[in-house]
Amino acid sequence: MSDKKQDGRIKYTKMVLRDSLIALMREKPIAKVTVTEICQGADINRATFYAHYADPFALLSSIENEMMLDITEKLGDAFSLEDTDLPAILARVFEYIKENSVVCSVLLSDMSDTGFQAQVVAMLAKQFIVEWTTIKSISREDAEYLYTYAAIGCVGLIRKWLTEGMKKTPESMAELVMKLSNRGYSAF
Amino acid sequence: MSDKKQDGRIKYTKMVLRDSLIALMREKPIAKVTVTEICQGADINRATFYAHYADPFALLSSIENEMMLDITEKLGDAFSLEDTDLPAILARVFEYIKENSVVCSVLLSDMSDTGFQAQVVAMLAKQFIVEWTTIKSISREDAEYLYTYAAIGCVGLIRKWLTEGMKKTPESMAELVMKLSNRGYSAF
DNA sequence: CAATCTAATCAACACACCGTTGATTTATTT
DNA sequence: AAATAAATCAACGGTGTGTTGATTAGATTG
Repeated sequence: MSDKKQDGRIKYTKMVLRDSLIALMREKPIAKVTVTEICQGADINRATFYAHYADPFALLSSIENEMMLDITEKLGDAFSLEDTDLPAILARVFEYIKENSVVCSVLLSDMSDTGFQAQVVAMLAKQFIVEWTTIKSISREDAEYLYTYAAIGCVGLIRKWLTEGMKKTPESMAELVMKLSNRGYSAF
Repeated sequence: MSDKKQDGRIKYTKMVLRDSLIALMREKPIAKVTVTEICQGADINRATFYAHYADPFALLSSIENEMMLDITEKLGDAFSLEDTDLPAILARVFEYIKENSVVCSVLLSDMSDTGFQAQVVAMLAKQFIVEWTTIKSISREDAEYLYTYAAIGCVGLIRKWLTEGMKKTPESMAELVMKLSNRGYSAF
């Protein structure tokens, strides 16, 4: 049981480093954030940073991966329901993002890299594939473009939603995505 | 007339710096590219670089802006046609990107920042707005999400198209975008 | 052509951040 | 209380930065 519960000191160190980086990335892009800065903000020795991460990008990656783990974990319930209800899943995703809006805003902003965005797209694409299953009249090639279009468009809406202060409810956003992906412009 | 025709030396310098950066960005993200590297690849003195650009990001920005100027210029014809034919415009955009696929691949890849992508999205969104004009039954808020979704999804398809070696023709890509944006999944 | 700009080169500078090391202090576990 | 593991600290050589002033090479004009 020695590795299951990480040393409290490690947890603390990782937490403050994480918070410090997120705070910095509200002001400047990851590319211009230095290890020195992160450590100053976290009040952590620079050598300690290197004991855990190779560089700021590695720290960012670990934040992204943690979020993805967390979100797929919390979506596990939705998945296990035999009727995989795409609108419901989307609403859950939007809810999760709203609950973690500070971090998600940063991870999906221009200050970040494309890692988190790509992961969310991949996750959503899977859901669209499940929902739409294969149709005869569509080639595999077209199908891939179809999933891609829907998933990327969806993440685009998430970004717009976040930057505008999440005025619409998660449910109405999920509904909007369903309308757009299913029927596009003709839905209006 | 002294500033209209730039000194040939300046043109040369900017060209080789540009080419060097693009070459480097096929291997590594802009964030990890150094001024020193760019200058080595271009066989240009480092001081000369700083005479023109503040840092590699500034150089990248100028490349992005040049491309956008060029593309909107060449699309000028399509715009001036009174009947703004969205499928035709899209096909022109796809054609342009194919002609400049090396640079566009880089500017739209994960190695780049989001600047070029954002500019293309903005340009396309405008076109969708022109095409769709205002409908009564849709709120201004929903309309913005609609344009955003279509434009971002479109750029997503461009990226996928590029990474897969542009097997489909520009025309068929334009058609695909029209189908997806107008009728979504139900178009298939 | 010669004189005059103007751009590019070169060497050198102080500076900041990097990534690592070895020794020390502090916290956690047994 | 002893053993283990993490964080701290100071210091290191190394690399890239951004700027400067002097020099060389190219472009432009009379």
